[in-house]
Amino acid sequence: MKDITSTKHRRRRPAKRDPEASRQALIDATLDTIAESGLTEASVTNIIHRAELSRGMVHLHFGGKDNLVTAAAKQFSEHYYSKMDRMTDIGDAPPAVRVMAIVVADLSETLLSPRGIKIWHAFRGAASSHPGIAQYTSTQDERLVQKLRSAFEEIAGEEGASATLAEDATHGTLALLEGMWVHYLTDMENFSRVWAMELVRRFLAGLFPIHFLDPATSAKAISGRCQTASNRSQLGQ
Amino acid sequence: MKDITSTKHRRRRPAKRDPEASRQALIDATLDTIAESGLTEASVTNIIHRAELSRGMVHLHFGGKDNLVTAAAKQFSEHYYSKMDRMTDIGDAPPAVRVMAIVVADLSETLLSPRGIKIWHAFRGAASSHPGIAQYTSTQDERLVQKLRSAFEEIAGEEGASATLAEDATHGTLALLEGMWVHYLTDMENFSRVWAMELVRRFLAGLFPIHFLDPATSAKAISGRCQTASNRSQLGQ
DNA sequence: ATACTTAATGGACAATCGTCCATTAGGGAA
DNA sequence: TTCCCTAATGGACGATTGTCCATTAAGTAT
Repeated sequence: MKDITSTKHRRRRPAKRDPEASRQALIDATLDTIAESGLTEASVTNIIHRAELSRGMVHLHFGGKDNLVTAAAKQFSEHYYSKMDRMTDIGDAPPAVRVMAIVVADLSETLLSPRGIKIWHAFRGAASSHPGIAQYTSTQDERLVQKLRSAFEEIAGEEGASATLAEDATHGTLALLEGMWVHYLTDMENFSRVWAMELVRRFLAGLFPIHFLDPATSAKAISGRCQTASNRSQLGQ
Repeated sequence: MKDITSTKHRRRRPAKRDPEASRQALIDATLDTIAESGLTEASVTNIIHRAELSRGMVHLHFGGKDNLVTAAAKQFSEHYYSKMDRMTDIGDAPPAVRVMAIVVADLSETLLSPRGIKIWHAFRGAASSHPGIAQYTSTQDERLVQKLRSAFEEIAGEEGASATLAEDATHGTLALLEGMWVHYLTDMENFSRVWAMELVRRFLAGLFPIHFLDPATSAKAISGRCQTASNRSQLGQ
C-alpha cells in the first residue's frame, strides 16, 4: 500500500493489454477480498488495489460492481462443480464407491478449504437479498443430485429397499455434507476430514448395511480418486 | 416511507422516555432489516428509519453501529437457544423421544422461519470476518450438544453400541439439521417439515433400530412438546 | 415554580461508497 | 511512419456511510 508511489513505473504484468487477464484478475481479487475480509469489505477500492488495476476497470469489464460480484459467484460455483465432476468421474465403479467418492471429494482439501468455505458462506449469507448471487449458491445442482440419486437407486435395488429410501439417502447425504461444511467453518482447527467421512459412511451403513458397512469402501473411493487423478495427469491437463 | 411527513406529530410510543424500549426497538429494527434486505442494507439510516428513532440513538445506546449489530446477533442467538430449551424440557421422557424433540423443535415454525433463516445465514456469512458476530453463530452450544449426547449415550448403552457411535450420532444429527436448514433456505416453498423430520428419524433408525425404527417416536416427541407447551401455558408464560 | 438529570433529537462532518468520463497509451493495419 | 481502435488510467462527482455533539425536551427532585 505504502510503496505504490515508489513502484509507479514498475511493469505490472508481462502483457500490457490483456482484457481477459484483467477481467480474471478482478474476479480473483474479489474472491480473495471476500475470503480475507468478508463481503462488506469487498469495495471497488479494495478490489482494484488488490488486483493492481485502475478504478475504471470494473465499469469497463463488468459495467458495475454488482455484476463483478455476480461473476465472481458464478466462477466460484462453476469451479466447485467442475472439480467435483473430475474427482467423481468413475462411472464404472460400484454404486457405494461412487457415493463415497462424492463424499470424499466434498471433504477434500481441494473443495473444502479455509478460503473456499469463507467465500461460500459469505455468498450464501447474501443470497437471500441478492438475486445475482442467489443463482449460484444452490446445492441443488441437478447433475450432482442425479449422480447421487442413481447410485442410491442402484444400491436400494440390490438391498431390496424402497425407492423412497434412495431419495432420502440422496438428500440426507447432501444435508450431512452441508452440516460438515458448517462444522468446518465454525471449528476449523479441530475438524478432521477422515472423521467426517467416516461419520457419513456410518450413517449410510445404517441405511444400506451391505454396501457401506465395510470401512474399506471409503478407502476404495479414495484410491479410485487418486487413480483417476493419475490417469488424468498422464493425459496432460 | 412516503407518509413519514404526514405523521410527524403522531405519538410514536406510549411512553415517551423509555431507554430500554428504545434499545430494544433498535435491535428489532436491525434484525428486521437484515431479514428483509440483508446485512449490507442494514445501515444506520435504514435502521433508525424503521425504528422511527433519531440518528443519535445508535451512538447513545450502543456506542456505534458495530455494537448494535453484535447485540442483535447476541439476542437472536439467545432467543433460539431459549426457545429450544423450552421446547425440549422433557427430562423424564425416553432418550429417543428426547432426541426427536430436539429435531422437531429445530424444524418447527418457531425456530425455522423465513425471517429466522435469513438472519441466521446472514450472520454466519459475516462471522468469519466479524469477531463480534462470530461469538453467536456457533452451533456448538454446549448445553444442546450435551443434551443430545447424553440421550444418545443412553440409547447406545441399551442397544449395546459403542460410545463412539453415540458421539457420531450427536454430531451427525446436528449436521443433518444444519443441512435441512440450508435446504429450507434455498428451496423454501418445496420444503416439508414432516419430510425433514422423518428423514432424520430414518437415518437415526439406521444407527439405533430399536429406538428409532417406529415412526411413532416422532409423534411422541411432537405430542410431548404440545403437552409441555399446554402445561406451560397453564402456569402462565 | 425552579433546578437538575438524562433520554432523545437532528444536523454537521469527514470518509468512503460506486459510477462515469475525458484522457493516455499500447498494438496492429495501413 | 501514420492512423485507428480500444484497453487502461485516474480523478471528478454526487450519494451515502458511520460518528459525534450542541441542542431540545421529558421526568423528577427540591
